[in-house]
Amino acid sequence: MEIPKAYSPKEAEDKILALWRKSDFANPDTCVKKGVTKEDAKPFSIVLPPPNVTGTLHMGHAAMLAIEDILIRFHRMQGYKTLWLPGTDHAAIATESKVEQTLYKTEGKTRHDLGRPEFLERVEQFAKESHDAILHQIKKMGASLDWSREAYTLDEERNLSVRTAFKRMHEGGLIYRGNRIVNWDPKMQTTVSDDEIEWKEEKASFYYLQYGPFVISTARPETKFGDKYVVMHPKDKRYKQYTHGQKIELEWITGPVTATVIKDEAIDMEFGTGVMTITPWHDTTDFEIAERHNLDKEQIIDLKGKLLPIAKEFAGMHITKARPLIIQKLQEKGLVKKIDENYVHRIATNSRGGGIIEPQIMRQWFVDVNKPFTFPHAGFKSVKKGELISLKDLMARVVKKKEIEILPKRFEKTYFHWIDNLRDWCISRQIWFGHQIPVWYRELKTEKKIGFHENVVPQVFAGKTKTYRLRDHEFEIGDKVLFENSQQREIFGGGEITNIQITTVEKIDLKDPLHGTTYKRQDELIAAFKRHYPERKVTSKTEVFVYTYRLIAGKDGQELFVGTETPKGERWTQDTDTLDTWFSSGLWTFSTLGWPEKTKDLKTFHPTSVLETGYDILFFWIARMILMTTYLVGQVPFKTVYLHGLVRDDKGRKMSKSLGNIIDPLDMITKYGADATRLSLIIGAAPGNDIKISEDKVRGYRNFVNKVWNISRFLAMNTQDFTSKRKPVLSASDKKLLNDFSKLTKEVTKNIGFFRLSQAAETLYHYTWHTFADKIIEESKKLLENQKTRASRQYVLLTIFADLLKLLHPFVPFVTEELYQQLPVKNRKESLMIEQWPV
RNA sequence: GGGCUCAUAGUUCACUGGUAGAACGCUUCGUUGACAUCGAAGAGGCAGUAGGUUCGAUUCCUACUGGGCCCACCA
Repeated sequence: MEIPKAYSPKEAEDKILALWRKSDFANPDTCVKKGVTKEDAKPFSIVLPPPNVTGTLHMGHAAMLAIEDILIRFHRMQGYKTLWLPGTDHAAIATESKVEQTLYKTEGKTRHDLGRPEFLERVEQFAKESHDAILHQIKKMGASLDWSREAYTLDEERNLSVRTAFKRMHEGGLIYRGNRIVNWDPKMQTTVSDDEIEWKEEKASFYYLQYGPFVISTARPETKFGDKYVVMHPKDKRYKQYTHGQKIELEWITGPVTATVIKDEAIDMEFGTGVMTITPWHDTTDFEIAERHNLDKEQIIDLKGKLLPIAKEFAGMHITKARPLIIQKLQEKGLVKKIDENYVHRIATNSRGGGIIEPQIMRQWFVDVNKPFTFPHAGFKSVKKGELISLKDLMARVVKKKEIEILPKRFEKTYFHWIDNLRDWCISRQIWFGHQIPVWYRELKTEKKIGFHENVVPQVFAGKTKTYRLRDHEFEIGDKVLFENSQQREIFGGGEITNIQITTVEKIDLKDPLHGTTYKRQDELIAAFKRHYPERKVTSKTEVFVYTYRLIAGKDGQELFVGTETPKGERWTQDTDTLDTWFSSGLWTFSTLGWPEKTKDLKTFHPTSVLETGYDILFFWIARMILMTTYLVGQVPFKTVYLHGLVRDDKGRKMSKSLGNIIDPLDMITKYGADATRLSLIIGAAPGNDIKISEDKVRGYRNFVNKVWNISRFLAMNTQDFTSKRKPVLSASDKKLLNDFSKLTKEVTKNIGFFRLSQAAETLYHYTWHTFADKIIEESKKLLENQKTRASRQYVLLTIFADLLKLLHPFVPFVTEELYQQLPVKNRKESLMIEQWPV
């Protein structure tokens, strides 16, 4: 048979893809069934970071697919029970935003014009088409994923996982509904998480305003209407004549106000005049100051960005329009002291295609990351069952104790730093596309009390009187106490508690939630308590009470139900909000394996072996997976995190439409083949470092692939007469070649094992081209002419090449498979991908 | 403001406590039977600057300079 002079990836790749699809060795069950993998083989599993259904495959995806496929093929060939599980992400806010934009452009309609059901239908339609396109692209890369297990964050099974997760975290008191300051996007009309905010710098005017005896400064005068607190640092000598709580009458934007002096250490004395007024409703720092001092909070701007009646004559105006008018008025009143025109203002924008963020205090659902809870799972290395720990500490601990290894190591620092700054995670969104929050409400018709939520929380009260104080509230044992929502949260760490029953320790089971131990005596409990709350003063006279609290009804006289299915009974309506897309992504390693069912897959493949992704989603995704998985499953989601860099153009710039420097992986595959595309993303890429890529680079590796092809061609032409029946007597130099190759094998194996894929690929590249082709084959030309040395040399060439194909296979699966199928080896298997890795 | 990271050949990047490596590019020559998607030979680096540790530093440490990235509530 005539072998073409050059390798043609186009023809070969489709043929090989068909072969792989048919043989189905990406499915570990098939491998076991066909005797490729032992039933009790060690598992090796990776879940594919699910690409967004909105997108098309870009070079970043291609790099991810190449890296993971190498790891997967390598382990499969080594005999592991190997699973690489594919799926896609609905990417709630990004997808919805995209569809909304298209809808507006083509039909001039908003989602509200269509209504929820019809709008969602459109989104699903779009997602479906996009999904098919991206799947096609993934397959083209040669990714040996097990498509029989494909998952989608929004399919029925994942939906159940999400609802179950929500329910369990709520039961555990780690999900609560509360009024807190959140990032509100007035354009998309939804909240946005802290991590999805993109800060942009903008030149703005900076105003110095006379506020009674003080000069305050602001870039946002439109928020200043409600300012009735003036804050300064307690140690600021310039203002020592003012005392905390002092009232000052002054003239302000729309008339006289009474200002109250507040001393707080959050103030930077160096900045401006060292005095500021606060707007707790629309600024995070201000909110926290107000919380500390129990100050009033007042909304100034509505959810559409318009001023509320508090702004008097400016009410109803959009803030951007009102700003110059407010300044004009202040100028007329002589309250503007100075305007700095060169101020650089940092504005928060919604990175998922939304508008400028306006902080608002809103009632939303949150994950409580600080509340200590009793760890419910046994068999976990770094946390004991019954141990009291917060989600935040849990996340830090599993990495600190090396249950999860992050590569490259430097990202561990970044990870810890992020955790230190972590606040409660707002998980509710007001968009429509996503998992609707599994909470149902209904009005209470009677005062019927419904048990909903029980928990046990230890609390220390000093003193012996029968009345106890909690914050500003007094109550006695057995009292039913109604708390303001924002206050009780700190004490109980979540939930919507309207009714509290206090019981002394003697009256209930003395189960110490600190350690899950039951204490018979109060002093034992106190001792345990002291260990966990060293900052609280506990003396021998302190009484420790454990009280139970029970939610009788939701706050607004509503009954509330949290569960995986619509509750029985009438008049229930489901919460209209949807969950942050990362909530479902956080479950990905186990929701894809069938959780909450106790499936065989879950048992076999979880924790997964490696999580491989770009470092840009360390916080969004990896951190959240660790949070959700440790709590819900009691396992780490993965043992190793391998982070690759971002793919950039040859000048190191991000690829973007506006720069016109996007290299489409599919184009590269069409032009140079998938193998070359893969290699170009592997070689020269150190873990965690950005990868620069250019068409030239891909072209270079196409040449390499062709080189491999021609080596095989040479062998085919020169070994036709070789009979593999008997091993010939080998010359010393031939033995040495085999020995050298064995060293190479060890080196490559070691490097892949340590995730040094670039190193492994380079070594192979170099050996294949400059040793095997340039040296060994060149010298073989003579040896093959000599009948004395011919057989030995043929044997050596074929033996090395057969194994070389195996070593190369994870990196360049197509050409190696194609050549393997042509190779005259004995016992050829159905596919190279199930050949045994050389040792 | 805090943190991380990079600086090595024209370019992109590795390895390494012992007087520097690869790929691409470049130069010259060669090659019509494995491959021009090729081969051989070659040019090209005071390893950002200044110190320190060391018998010895490109490698370890410190400072500086200049890039890049991430985080942060300076109103």
